[in-house]
Amino acid sequence: MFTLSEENYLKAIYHLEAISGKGISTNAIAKKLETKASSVTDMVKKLAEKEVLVYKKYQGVTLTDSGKKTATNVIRKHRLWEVFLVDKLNFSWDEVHDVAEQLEHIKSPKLINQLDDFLGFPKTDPHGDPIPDQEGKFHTIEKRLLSTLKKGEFGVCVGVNDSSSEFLKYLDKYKISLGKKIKVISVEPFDGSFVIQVDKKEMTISNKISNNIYIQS
Amino acid sequence: MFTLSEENYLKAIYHLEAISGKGISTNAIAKKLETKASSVTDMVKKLAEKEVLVYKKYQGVTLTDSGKKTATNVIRKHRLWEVFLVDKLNFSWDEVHDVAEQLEHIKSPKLINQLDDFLGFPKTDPHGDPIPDQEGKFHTIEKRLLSTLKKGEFGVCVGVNDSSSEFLKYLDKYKISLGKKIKVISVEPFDGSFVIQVDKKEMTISNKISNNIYIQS
DNA sequence: ATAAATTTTTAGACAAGACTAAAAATTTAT
DNA sequence: ATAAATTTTTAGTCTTGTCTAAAAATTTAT
Repeated sequence: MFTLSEENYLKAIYHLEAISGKGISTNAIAKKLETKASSVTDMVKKLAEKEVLVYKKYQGVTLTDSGKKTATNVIRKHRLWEVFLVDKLNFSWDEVHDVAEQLEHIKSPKLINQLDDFLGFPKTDPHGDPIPDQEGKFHTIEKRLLSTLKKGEFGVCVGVNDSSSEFLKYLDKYKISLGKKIKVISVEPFDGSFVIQVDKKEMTISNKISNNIYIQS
Repeated sequence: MFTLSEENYLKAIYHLEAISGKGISTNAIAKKLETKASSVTDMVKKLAEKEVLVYKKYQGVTLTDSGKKTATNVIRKHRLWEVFLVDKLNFSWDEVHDVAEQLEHIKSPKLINQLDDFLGFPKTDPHGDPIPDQEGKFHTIEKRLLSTLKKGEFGVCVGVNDSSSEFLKYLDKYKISLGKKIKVISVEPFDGSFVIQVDKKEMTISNKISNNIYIQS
């Protein structure tokens, strides 16, 4: 069994591996967890003892299969709780993160499976991120960034890349939410901004915004 | 804000005060929390600093209003989660305690109020214990042992402490069942036995019996 | 290739919360 | 009232997870 801290380390390393692929540096982990590299070294040694990751001095860490399974299990819990908060308790999608961050550490296999059932076995969380199954397998979705669309193409919003509350509030303000159909009217070559159509209304979004919205065609 | 440990101490002391009334000894707390009296002394000093309880060496502790409020808030959360587990996730009433013990420490005022709403503002948990409001007020009277009643007082039988078949047969024999009104006619100081009135008939019960019947006034 | 800058690890310390063993205070028994 | 038993506190230690400061290894720049 893992402590709250250990679970957070495993989750952070899992997310970092998903991006960079290579061995994850103690510094990268420290930044992600807002702690110090020296603390990371200590924890990483402990986790290596437990065989959830491989650690070689000065060369970063890599999760073992056992470590990945533990990490995806925490992610599964986090995302299921997010669905619960939004679907059942009327939280908005920018309010759920901190609470889910606590709930993901509750230990009870029965609880999480019953919750999954109660929620109707959702495939994605309120941000469009996929929910892994008990084995840690992701039902992969071919989502793309809105910015990859060309003039005249369209897609359905299925998630976001940045889940900061500022960004989510921006989306709320402009009524862009999961399931909304987004059509690209034109792309400005100079700054990469997009003119898009949502709910029959046209609006302009910056390149940065288009790089943080996932769509599926 | 309180740590998980601090919350557990406050909750334990609250429950002990509800029974004994007087200042609670470190030993009693230690037994309840399955820890050592020396650990309790340490924690109690810390909690006294935070002004949630009053502590005088060798004389036990008493919760302040602030301490009581914190304790009842944890109890509120515990009982609401129990209702959730039984009503929504199909747990049976004897499976919920350990999970609720974890969930009660989740910090989010919004979460607990939305949950209360979602559950339809239940008044009691699956064991029949009352759920306090945000202010820590109990709207129903908490169940007490019959032995806590004084001469002339009365209550309605709402449960048992011992559910052995011997005890339940005893109750059957003397026609004491859930919902029966029990009035205390007198208490014998020598052995703590009670003369009670049930269905207009008087009878004598031992102290042991009176310690295993729950009543509510 | 060597110096400078950066990253990572080690060493030592600290806070929270618990424990053991022993001392001090209190209660019970003779 | 004094001794014995019990309860409570103190003192010192341990573990977990963190930190700072300094040393060691690695990478970058001249």
